[in-house]
Parts: sequence; structure tokens; C-alpha cells
Amino acid sequence: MELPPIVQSFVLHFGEMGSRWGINRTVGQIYALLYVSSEPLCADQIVEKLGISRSNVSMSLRELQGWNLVVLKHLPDDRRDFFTTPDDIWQILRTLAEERKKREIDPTMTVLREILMQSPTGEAERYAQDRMADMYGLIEQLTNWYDDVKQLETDRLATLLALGAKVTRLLETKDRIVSFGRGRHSGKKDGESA
Amino acid sequence: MELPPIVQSFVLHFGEMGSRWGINRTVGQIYALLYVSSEPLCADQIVEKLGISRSNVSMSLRELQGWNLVVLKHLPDDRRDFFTTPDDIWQILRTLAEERKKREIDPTMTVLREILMQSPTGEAERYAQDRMADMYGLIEQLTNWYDDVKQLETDRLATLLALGAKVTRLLETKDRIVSFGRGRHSGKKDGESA
DNA sequence: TCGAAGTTTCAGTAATTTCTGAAATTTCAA
DNA sequence: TTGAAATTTCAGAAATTACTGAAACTTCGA
Repeated sequence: MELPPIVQSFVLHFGEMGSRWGINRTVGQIYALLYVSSEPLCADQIVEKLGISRSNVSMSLRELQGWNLVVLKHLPDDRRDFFTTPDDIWQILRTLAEERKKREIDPTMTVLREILMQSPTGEAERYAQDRMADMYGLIEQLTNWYDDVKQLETDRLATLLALGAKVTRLLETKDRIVSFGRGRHSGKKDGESA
Repeated sequence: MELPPIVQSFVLHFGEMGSRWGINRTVGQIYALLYVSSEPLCADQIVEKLGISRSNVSMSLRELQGWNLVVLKHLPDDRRDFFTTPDDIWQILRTLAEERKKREIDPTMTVLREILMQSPTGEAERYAQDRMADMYGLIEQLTNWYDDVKQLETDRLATLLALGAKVTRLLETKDRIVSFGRGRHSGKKDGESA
């Protein structure tokens, strides 16, 4: 592997973390390399920089394309494919969230839906189904929130993030204003500060 | 495996999904089984229900304890450990978020911090470091938000979720009120509706 | 202290996943 | 068409991860 030390640490780390993130070492390394490269790279350049086989690079790039995490570029008068990652890191985040949801959550929701359609035959099944319904409900709340928030433009999303838990204070303010306008007070207590 | 069909589908699904979720098949199956069981189970009961070796159960339970995903219970006059999952599914969600952050994000932030402390020696390194700084900054925003909202009580968190992107409309309302109070108008356009 | 019940450890094996090199396929200019 | 460049496929090898059974350990009552 022939890389500047800074880049090398980053690439090796992504390789090691790969398994925790649901991708394999090579895929992680290639992604890291593309992410920190200012110019798009072709497969043979990746082979050279990472010291892995051509076929492994080919398969890993295919997998990254499956995740929509890489962008193809072409140079004039050059048949080779060149690869980069999107410049906009928020876009990368959105893609990652979408793809992980697709792989890690959607299949479970499908299975839960199927199971919840069946009628339980005994007490144990009834209890199990109730628990699964709880799980289904919670995930549904989370994914509804996600579907809602993912539509936001980046700067609004950033505002929302920066606000964090303070939003609840805002909510209380609104409650007060609204109930004042309606001539009555909400029952909520209101003691929190900074 | 001797289980009601509904429970069996659920358990097998969790086993299959395990690899995508960063746990192995057995760990996934055991967790699923405990989650849908109304009573705590001891290791031998798990062996029997899932048809796997005693030692595998022991190691997998240990791993689940490492994730803080199981609760130990004891019966009077019985030395055996019995295991369950917490009843409160929001608590499970919090634990899961915390542990995944610890395993999937924190190590990367440590590596990024270390790399960003070094001085780049050339143009390529400089570019790479800038990209890493972008990544660091984004993850920092996300984790700050997370640290903030994880403090919320469950019902407030649920309110926040239900609100979703509508929060931005609330923000605009507040902007209007505040700027009205200060005797001037914000520059933001305001055309969005339901 | 003994021994029975329960649990964990660990070396070896099984299963799975990743990676490679060689062969096959695609693409495109001449 | 032909063939050179680029890419993909895939069977098997290599590496990694998961699982088991046997032995070791722990706990606690008698």
C-alpha cells in the first residue's frame, strides 16, 4: 500500500470498521480512499494504491454502486470508469441513512407485518404478538419521523440539529401563546431552564 | 427448535438479520426469543428451545450482557440465572443507540481527531485532511444532537418524533413573533403550508 | 471439606465470508 | 470483422468467524 501516512491511517481504519458497519474490509478501504481523493480514481489506480486484486476491486466497486455511495466520472477519450464520492457530505449522510434503512429495517418490518396478520393460537403467541406489535409501532414512529425530516433542505436540517432538545422549550412557548390566545392555560408544568 | 410458528419466524428472522446488525446469528436468535417470552428464561431453556449448544448460549448471553440488552433475574431458592429484555421498548431503543454509537462511531471520531492533529506534508494530504474535517464536523453535529435529545423523557421524545419536520414551521412562527416583537421582519420567505 | 448444580473457557472443527487468478465477456476503434 | 483494452465472472484458496464438546471453574449447601 503506497499512500501518505495520514491517508493510510484513515483507509486502514475504514477497513477495520467495515465489519461493524455491515460492509467488508475492501469495500471500506476503497470508500475511504475515494472519499479523501481530490480526483476520481479508476480501478487500476485503486489496485495499485491498496495492493489488492483487480477482481476484488471490481466486485467492491460494484457493491459501493449498489449502495449509491460512489459517482462515476468519465474523461474525454478514455474508456475507463473513474469513481468518486459526492462532494456534499450531507448528501452522503442521506444516502447512507436511506440504504441502511432499506437493508436493516425494511425487511424486519415486512416480517413483522406478516406475523401480525396471523391469529395467535395460544397464550404464549398472544404475548409474543403483543411485543412484536410494540416493536412495530416504535419503528413506525421512528421511520415516519425520518421520512418527514429527510425532505428538509440541508440548512433547515442543520438548524433542527443545532436546536436539539431545545425544541421542547419552543413547544412550551407555543403552548403558552396558543392557550393564552384561547384564554386558558395548558396543564403542563414548565420548570426547565437552559 | 421447538417453538410456536409465530415465534419461530421471528426468531429465525432475527438470526438472519444478525449479520447486518453487527451481531451473529445465535445472539440475534436468543435476543428475539427473550424479547417475545413473557417469563425470563435460563440458559438450558434457551438451549432446548433453539437447539444450540450450551456453550454457545453461554457466550451469546455474555455478549448480550456486554450490549446491556438483557436483564438478569433470580427466582427464590434457584441458583440459575434467568434472562429477559427490559419491558420498556423505548429503553431498549436508548440502549441500542448508545451501544451502536460506542461501537460504530466513537472509534472513528478518535481516529479522526488523531489524524487532524497532524500537519499535512503535501497537497494531497491537505485535501484529505479537509475532507476528514468535514466528516468530523458532521458527525459532531449529529452526536451533539443525539446527546441532547437522549436526555428527554420518553413522552417528550415521542412528541418530538410526532412533530417531525413540522418543527421548522414552528421555528418560522417563532421567528415572526420574535422579529415582530423587535419591530422588524425576518428576511425569510414563508410560503410553505401543511 | 466434599460434591452437586450451574457456568465459563477454550482448543479444535465447521461454516461462512472474502479474496484471487484465470477465463469469459464487453466495448469500441480500425 | 478483428483484436486490443477494459471489465466482470466464478471456482477454488485463504482468511475469518461461529460453534461445539470436554474440561475447568465457581458457588453453595450439607
